[in-house]
Amino acid sequence: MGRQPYVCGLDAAVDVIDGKWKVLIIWALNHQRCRFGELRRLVPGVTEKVLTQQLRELEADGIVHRESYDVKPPKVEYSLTGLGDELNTALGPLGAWGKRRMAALEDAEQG
Amino acid sequence: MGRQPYVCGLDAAVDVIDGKWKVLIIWALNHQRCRFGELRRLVPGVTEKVLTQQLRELEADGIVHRESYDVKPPKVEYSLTGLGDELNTALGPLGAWGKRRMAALEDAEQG
DNA sequence: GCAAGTACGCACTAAATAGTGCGTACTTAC
DNA sequence: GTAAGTACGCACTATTTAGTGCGTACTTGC
Repeated sequence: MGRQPYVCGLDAAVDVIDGKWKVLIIWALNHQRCRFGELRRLVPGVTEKVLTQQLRELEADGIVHRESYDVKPPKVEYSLTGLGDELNTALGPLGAWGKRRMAALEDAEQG
Repeated sequence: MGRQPYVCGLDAAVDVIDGKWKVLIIWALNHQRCRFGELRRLVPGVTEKVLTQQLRELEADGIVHRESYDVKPPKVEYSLTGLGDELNTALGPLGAWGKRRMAALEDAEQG
């Protein structure tokens, strides 16, 4: 959001990812389409305001899709778009690297 | 830096990447080892203070190596560590995704 | 001897981002 | 009828992060 022009592709990708909870949101949505409340439970620690905010930004960037059903207790479902899926795939290796780092940190702590 | 405990690997990775200029720094160091001044020129827009800061954090996270030579006009060289190299590789797909996004954005602008 | 380059540090300010607390209109469960 | 859940919005504050401006100790080039 708004850091254009980008110096390189990484720059453009990080811009979309940027936000304290966005990768967690994307990760959660990879497994299943979710309602707002579910998402809040899947991303421990977010406040409702910030979750809404980040979802709006991800929506504007074409990463998530928002489907609103006009029923009496409101119902909204969030899911990844095609672009979002691709992003998730591109994040795979990064996640694997992070896992190795986590393991290394734990070893260092206990060792 | 400091957001532990992590929910998943992605979380742990993003923590290291997080900072307005870090991916650009890592990207610059991928091509060559650099002196402080070179890095400043390669990362257009950073101030010296912030560049120093982010380099220190990347160093603490084991991503970059700092080699200081004790000569009269000071000389310091920064390079990626093995971990840093791996991170860079893991960032490859993300960069590719971002490039596609950049292209799409340009098309939309001109189209 | 004066400016510029070397690689920063420090005190302070500005900007960006996230969090708090409360309100909505309605429904189901107890 | 009271609490809890649905999916937010709004005004405000706090926290985090980045930027500004200046100083250092020394050397080379003009």
